[in-house]
Amino acid sequence: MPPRTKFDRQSVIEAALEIAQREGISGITARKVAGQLRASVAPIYANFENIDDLVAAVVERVFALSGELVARQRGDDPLENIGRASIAFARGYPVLFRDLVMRPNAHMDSYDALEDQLLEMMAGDERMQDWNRQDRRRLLFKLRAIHMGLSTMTAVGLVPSWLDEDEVEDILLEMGEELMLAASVKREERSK
Amino acid sequence: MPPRTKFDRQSVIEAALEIAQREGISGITARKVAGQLRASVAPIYANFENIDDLVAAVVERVFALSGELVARQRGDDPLENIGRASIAFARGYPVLFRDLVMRPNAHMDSYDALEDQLLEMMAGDERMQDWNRQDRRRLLFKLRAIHMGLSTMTAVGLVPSWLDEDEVEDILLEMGEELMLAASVKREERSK
DNA sequence: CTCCTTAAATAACGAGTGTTATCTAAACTA
DNA sequence: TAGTTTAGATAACACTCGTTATTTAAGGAG
Repeated sequence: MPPRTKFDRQSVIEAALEIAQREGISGITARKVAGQLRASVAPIYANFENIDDLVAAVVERVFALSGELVARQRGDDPLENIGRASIAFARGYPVLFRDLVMRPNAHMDSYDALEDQLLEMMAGDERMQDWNRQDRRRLLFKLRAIHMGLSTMTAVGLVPSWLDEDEVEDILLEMGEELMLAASVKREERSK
Repeated sequence: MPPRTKFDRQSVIEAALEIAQREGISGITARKVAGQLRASVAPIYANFENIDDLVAAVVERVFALSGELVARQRGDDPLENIGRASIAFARGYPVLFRDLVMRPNAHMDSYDALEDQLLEMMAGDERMQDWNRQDRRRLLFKLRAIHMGLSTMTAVGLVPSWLDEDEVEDILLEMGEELMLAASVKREERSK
């Protein structure tokens, strides 16, 4: 029988994730992961085909973390939950946020399906009863831009010192409501 | 006398910039720059102390390009000009935008001085006559978040196909105006 | 106790990195 | 024309990278 296994797939992923959080995805190298594990590179190649394979597993893990952050939100509004989770992710994993969110990647394609769901949901909102689909889509894009902007500024450290961490999320909601308010005012103007 | 100089400081910077536009700042290597120049690595080390020195010069050049983009805007409103230039930069140099803007860097510190100027300018706006400095600062932050969000989405390729390039800039202005509108409506409500 | 299996360690490979000592030859002066 | 200066080319160095052939030794089976 062989000696007992000390390093399984999961422990290698965790070690690589540690490095990715500090140095970014491209900071993952066989020797650095081995060092983090306090082992040689052997356990890495025992559990993964090659380094790209490990990196893919780490990326998958990160998106799972991000998904957990969304699921953990307890608000009624899915849009609000996504926005809050996004900012929380940017705050907790700024390096990974830059590496994965601010970069064209396959996971973003799945947004198209999500967009349809969100548009359906918006159609049910009483404040948007008489809006057409194009109006809702345009608002959704604006909301997305806001949440991307606040998340990015959070990840990059551009949130000014006079703003508390939690206040950033307040501003996210505040801006969303202000856009809704402006839209309804404009509608009234137009129907006059 | 020596043979005539074929590669000056500027030509090396331009070659490195070409590579940075395609592969990002970290794509700049001595041999790749030499290949772009159709030369050896010698001219690089004749003009620069080391590679970091060259990279610093390239970064400086990129921020100069970004500054030119702002200066080229012909609108009355400085905020609008900055926003439009930022989106134009994100569209023209998406890789560099990710490498330099979406990353903590020294150039961002100079924003503090700019912020003061912008707040002064906003104080002159008739629509904000009765606002206090904190109100203006909060609005400025929101406008900045919007412009960061739209620029980021542009650089990352998250602008949906139903939105024209120019329309992104339209939305930038539209959102700014909607925030102003909402703010004035809220003020009226409060003073009632 | 001996032997077998195999997880982990080691060390080497080729490729790519920054950097530099050395060489080549261009383009002037005398 | 011969000599001098020096820009640019070349090739080597030490390093890191991914990857793998080989070795070591743990931990049970007989």
